[in-house]
Amino acid sequence: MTQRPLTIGRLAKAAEVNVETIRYYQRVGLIVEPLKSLEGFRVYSSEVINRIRFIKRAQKLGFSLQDIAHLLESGEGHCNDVREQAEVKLKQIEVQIKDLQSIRKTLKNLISECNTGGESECCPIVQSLTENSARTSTKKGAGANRQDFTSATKY
Amino acid sequence: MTQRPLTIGRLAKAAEVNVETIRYYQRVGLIVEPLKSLEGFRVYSSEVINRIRFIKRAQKLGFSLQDIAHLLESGEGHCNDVREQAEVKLKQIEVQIKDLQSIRKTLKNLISECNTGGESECCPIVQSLTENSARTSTKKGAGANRQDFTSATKY
DNA sequence: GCTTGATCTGGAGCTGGCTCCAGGATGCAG
DNA sequence: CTGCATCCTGGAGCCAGCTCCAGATCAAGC
Repeated sequence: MTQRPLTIGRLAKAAEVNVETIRYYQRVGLIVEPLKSLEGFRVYSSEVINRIRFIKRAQKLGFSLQDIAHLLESGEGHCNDVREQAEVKLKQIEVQIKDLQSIRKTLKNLISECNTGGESECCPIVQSLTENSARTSTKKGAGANRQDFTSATKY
Repeated sequence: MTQRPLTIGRLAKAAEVNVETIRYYQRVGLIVEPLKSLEGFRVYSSEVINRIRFIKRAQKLGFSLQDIAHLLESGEGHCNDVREQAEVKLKQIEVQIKDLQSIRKTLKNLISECNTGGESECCPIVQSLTENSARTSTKKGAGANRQDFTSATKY
């Protein structure tokens, strides 16, 4: 059976991405542009399928396309480089988790205040957001996570 | 002491944001454009300072500007609406935390495989990202196949 | 009076990761 | 042969949330 040439459309289907995504990856250098057929169509090696899948999986782990470009470079070099990048990413993820946990705590406190606040016309959430010093809780020990909390935001 | 009019620059300082941010908030309707002085300068009410701080604090809790527009509307209405929005956001945050925790787990496993993998030329992280079925955790099978490795990194 | 700095309008540019479009050439099925 | 799908190039648009710019006007300090 003669295989049909792996054109961009078929590649896209095989790798489960949009054709435009492939073109985009070419533009930014994540995929090398292949030779063209006589008719001017790009014909891909089937290994590109794996490369695209690699990219997509790495994205799911929180790597940016730039990160991934480095990963792919390192992949040709030594394991240590890759592991190092993974460790950096792991640390970033852990910071994100902490920030979000702190946000969650604040939101929970605000919501519970709201529930217990009776029928006051003055919403404790709105109040808290308006006040000069943001409180994270009315229960004691609220100040502890204030720093993590601010680190969640980029001005 | 006669107060100088609260122009956009002084407002920006007071609220600790960029002048352009205020203009932007006006453009998208988060801040109502105030009347202008005879010279054509906008003069703000000091309450706008609180409004901007509100916005900034809500952003730190993960609300988008659109969310915040709703919050500000609701704030003028009833507490229940605000609490509901906070609860929705809380759920979103919790999903994000779970996702990140799962990513963290995967990364940790990959890194530890890498550490125990000895001096294999074949990086288990790269392999794992290349394989057809993404594994999220496993200790065995970190050895095999050089083909996947090259197929992701070559093209 | 001159200089510096703040303000105005409006529009463009930035980041990341796509996604879409126009207009033309080609491949394939009926 | 016709018609539609697919391909090409190149450039624009989209999201959010700003940020910056040009060129004009105006205010405040020395």
